[in-house]
Amino acid sequence: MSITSTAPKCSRLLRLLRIQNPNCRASFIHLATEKPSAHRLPKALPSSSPAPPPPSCSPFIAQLIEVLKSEDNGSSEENEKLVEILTSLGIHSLSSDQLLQITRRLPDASTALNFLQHLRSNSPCPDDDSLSSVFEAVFELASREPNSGDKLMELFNTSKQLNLPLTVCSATLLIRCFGKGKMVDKLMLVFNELEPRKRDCDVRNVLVDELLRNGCLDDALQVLDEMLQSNAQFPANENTRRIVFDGLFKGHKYERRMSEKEIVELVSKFGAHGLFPDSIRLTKWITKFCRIGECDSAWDLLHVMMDLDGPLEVASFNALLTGLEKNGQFKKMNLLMKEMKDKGILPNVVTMGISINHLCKSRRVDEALELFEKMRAGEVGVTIEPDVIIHNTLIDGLCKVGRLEEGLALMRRMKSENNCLPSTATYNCLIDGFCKAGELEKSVELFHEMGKDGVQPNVITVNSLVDGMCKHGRAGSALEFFKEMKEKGLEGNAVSYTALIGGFFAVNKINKAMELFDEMREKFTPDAVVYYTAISGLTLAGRMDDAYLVFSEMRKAGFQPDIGCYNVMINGFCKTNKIDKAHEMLKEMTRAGMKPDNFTYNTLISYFSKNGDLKTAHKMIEEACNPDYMTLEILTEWLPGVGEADKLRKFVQGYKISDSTRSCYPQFCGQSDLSKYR
DNA sequence: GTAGGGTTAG
Repeated sequence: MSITSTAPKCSRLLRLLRIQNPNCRASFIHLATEKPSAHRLPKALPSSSPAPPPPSCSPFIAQLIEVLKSEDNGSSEENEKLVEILTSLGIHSLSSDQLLQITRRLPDASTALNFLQHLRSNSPCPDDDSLSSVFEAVFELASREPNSGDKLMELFNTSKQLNLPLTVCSATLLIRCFGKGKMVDKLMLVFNELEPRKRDCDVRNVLVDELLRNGCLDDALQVLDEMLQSNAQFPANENTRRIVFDGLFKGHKYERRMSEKEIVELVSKFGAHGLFPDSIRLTKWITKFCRIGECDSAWDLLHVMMDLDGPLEVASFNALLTGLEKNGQFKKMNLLMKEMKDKGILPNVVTMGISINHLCKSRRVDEALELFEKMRAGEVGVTIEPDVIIHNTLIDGLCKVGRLEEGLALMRRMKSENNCLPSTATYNCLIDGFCKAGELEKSVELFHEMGKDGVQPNVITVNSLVDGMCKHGRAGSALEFFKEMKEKGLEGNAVSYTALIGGFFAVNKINKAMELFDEMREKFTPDAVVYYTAISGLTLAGRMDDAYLVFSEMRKAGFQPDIGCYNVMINGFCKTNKIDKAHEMLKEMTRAGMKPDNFTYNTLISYFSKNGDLKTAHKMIEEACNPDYMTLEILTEWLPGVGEADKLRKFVQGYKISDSTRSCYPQFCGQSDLSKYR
């Protein structure tokens, strides 16, 4: 697009003069009285949209368009004539806003640019402000044309060459368009080109918005930093708040991750200007922070809000309480509860749910029950009716500590009070509780009761019952029940199969277990637990070749065996005197970055001791740094020569296997008999 | 599209 010397061909000028009539002036007045926008918004449109037809043209505009459109390289004489006409029309006395309005009505950017050229190449030339306004309309028109990005860039350079300062609207439009067109490196360029006094809040907001959308976090933060200073000339406003807090949560892909600390810092700076994230945004942040283990930042965030008296609702506190509970920060939970109270924020049913759940999971069921009664009686600052979740939490808590009858009674109370009926989960808690206690009949009874109540069982109901039967030696009944449910349309899942497979292994029906394992593989993608169940079942049955096959398959399926799995294999190979294979496993697990633990060493120590290879056994003992109860028992049993047996026994009495060790090898730990090692 | 407890199974 050239701006040089395109003087109009004036073949039609005479016609223009001829058709000119006094109404033209009136049209001008009409134009000029169009509502002058105190705050004009650029009307950038996607370049794909067709140029809108010019608004109902006044005769003057129609004529102007005609002249400008029909031009090509004409003589300067013709040009002068046009200028003469423009002058006679009073165009040089128009305000910049009026010029803008006129230019907007031209059909395209190129025509408008020619208009601009005419205006500036003749005297008297409108002042820079007026020309800038005309250029603003040129930008607007270009933004609606195809390939607007490149065109705008070209026009931007042109305006620089002409030394025409950008208007705020031009800059805003350019920033928007370059942002949409992903011309990231142009955003700051435009902003910096704008005179400092014109870099107002609105243009900054658009800039920040586009920078964030385009991932330029650091540039955005730098612009924001200026707006958030206490003496900022153009301080952040409500729009800035919305753009930034929405933008940051949408998770545009930034050039780098914004740390939680930075977010807290930003919220704090906004807060100093009385601008805060809304309660929902805040709560989402707190939840997110807690989920990624950034509880401390979540805490800081909420406290920044509290310190600056930002708007706060109970949900944000609930989110943080949940995070603290999951991270075991119970003291902070209490502190936060107290702060809530001081701030006058009342707990709701969710807050109570968190507290009751916490107490139940800590097995402090009596305190949970006490709180339950308190909330109903309005002794927590407000009366709160417990909902089904709170009931379920309590019932589960009671069942988990073996207070099955009390759990059952609470369920009966729900039914009789009739305002909060038992759900599937309610029955599931009870059924699982009775199953684990071996009261299978009671569980089945409850299962029928839920049917009568019209409460639908789900896969968890089925799995609790199947698992209960399997764990109590009734794998056959479990399978029957499982099939029956399937016929009724309640399909099991991999968990059901895991229970059944384990159940059949436990009653030594190895083939049936493996048959189910194969059946399961056809329907579901096996997970690590079901592989582990099959591996340990086959190992206990002494079928190490099969166990190794499943072990290999598990690895092929992409599961990295954990140390427990390796230990089972090593143990199985030792038991079947395949020490080479055991060594192979040991090497492999070390290669995979796992250190042999007590269980591994105990297995090996036991093997070598039993086989009279005391030298290797010694080596193992030295390598194992933390002898535990089991190590000492093995030593006592097999190596009386290592130390004095009595001394050892005394030492042993002070030992307990840690919970974590126990949970790693449920089928081997928690018992002190050595049979498993032999 | 409106957060926050959450319940239960290997």
